[in-house]
Amino acid sequence: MTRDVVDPVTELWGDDLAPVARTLLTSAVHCFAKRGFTGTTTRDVSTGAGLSPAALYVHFRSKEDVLFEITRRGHLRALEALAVPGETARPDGPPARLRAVMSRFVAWHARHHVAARVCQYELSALSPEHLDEIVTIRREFPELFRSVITEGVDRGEFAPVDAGRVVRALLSLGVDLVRWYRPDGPDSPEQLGRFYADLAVSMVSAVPGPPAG
Amino acid sequence: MTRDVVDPVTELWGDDLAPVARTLLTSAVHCFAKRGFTGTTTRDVSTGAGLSPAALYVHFRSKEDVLFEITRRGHLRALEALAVPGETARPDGPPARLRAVMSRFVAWHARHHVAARVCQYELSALSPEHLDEIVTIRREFPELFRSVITEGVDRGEFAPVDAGRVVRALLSLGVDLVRWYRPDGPDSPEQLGRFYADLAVSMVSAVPGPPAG
DNA sequence: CGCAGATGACTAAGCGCATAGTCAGTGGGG
DNA sequence: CCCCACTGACTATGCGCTTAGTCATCTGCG
Repeated sequence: MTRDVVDPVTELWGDDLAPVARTLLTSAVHCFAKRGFTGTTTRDVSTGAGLSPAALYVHFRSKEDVLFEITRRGHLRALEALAVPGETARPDGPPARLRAVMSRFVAWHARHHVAARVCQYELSALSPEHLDEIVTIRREFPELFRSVITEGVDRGEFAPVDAGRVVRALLSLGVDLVRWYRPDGPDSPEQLGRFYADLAVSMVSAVPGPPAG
Repeated sequence: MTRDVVDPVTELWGDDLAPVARTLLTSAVHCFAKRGFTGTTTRDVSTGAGLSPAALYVHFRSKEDVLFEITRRGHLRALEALAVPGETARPDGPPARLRAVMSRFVAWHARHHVAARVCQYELSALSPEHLDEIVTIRREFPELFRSVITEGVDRGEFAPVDAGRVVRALLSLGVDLVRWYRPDGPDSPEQLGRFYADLAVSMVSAVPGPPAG
């Protein structure tokens, strides 16, 4: 259980990218996360990767293209983390599935909080076409949560909650931690995932006590 | 129940500011919310207020000073919204107080989602001294939630939850909605406040079912 | 009341600088 | 010896902020 010594950002890139391109993307993630897209210069990104300012344009068409590659690959990786292979059979019921999805969603965002910050907060800097492509990927996340919630409600295992609003709340919890999560804090990504999975279950359970005011 | 026709941003400024200064701040809020602090030019702010580029420097020392005034006044207004006058007596128990605090926190962030976006996402653009001042104000929010939660736990009216983690989750729910809330959506700020107050209560209630995995 | 002088909000113009992106050239591995 | 990833030097543009100056409105004195 030693704390990580490798940069989680480097785990996001695949073999299809040249090593130098991966270094540039990693540098860009850290720059964009710290100063934002518009607050980052192309020199920051290049020199952060140990290269000259012009080297960025060998591998990417523009600064915006760098952001697009980061957000595209980041979103796809996050989706992969939710749809773990060998789980297509859905052996468990809605409560277990809700726990699994929520804890994975939260743990991924905690582990990759730096890259996720870029993926969540810098979307408005994308070109309309690129933004469209990202939004299409993003639609999968509420869809996945919604299917779990509605199944649980339909089978009577969850209280008759408003699925749309609960899904938004669950996504909010996972997304917002990229704003405050720090790896040197008290919780590991997995611990935080388990805690938020508990919260998710309590949110779809019948509440004792007085009716809603 | 007609939808608002006035800009909620204009409600944030007091009489201590010259009318033109208020117009500039309002313009700046919209610019910063849309393009971020670094993505906004001083010209955007001034011309958005119907003034020449230099007019900004008649009322503010710098672009960063504009951001500071926005965040300072925004945070103070949000605090006011939680500590409503005439409630110092605390007549009700922890569940009612939790409902009241959470619903007000959420409703304020929904109504002022544009200004709140600036207050939440642009803090890193502040100077260290200004940031310090804002952070001092910000500490009040978790403090207020924490007192409600611990009182409820101590009196046995809430389940024995981890107050620190629950408080963070509650704040996350309120803060993150500034990222996605739109006034033309299905929920009014008050409706959303009531829904999230229900969620808050369910989060501090004992959960039936299997133990945490 | 009248009017010169002071006041201060606002503007036109622009300075110095940093930015994103370009391109001819270089040098080291295959 | 060629190729191409990479560099140094460059350009056009746009930035935050300053400066010098305009003008409507006050202030006080005769």
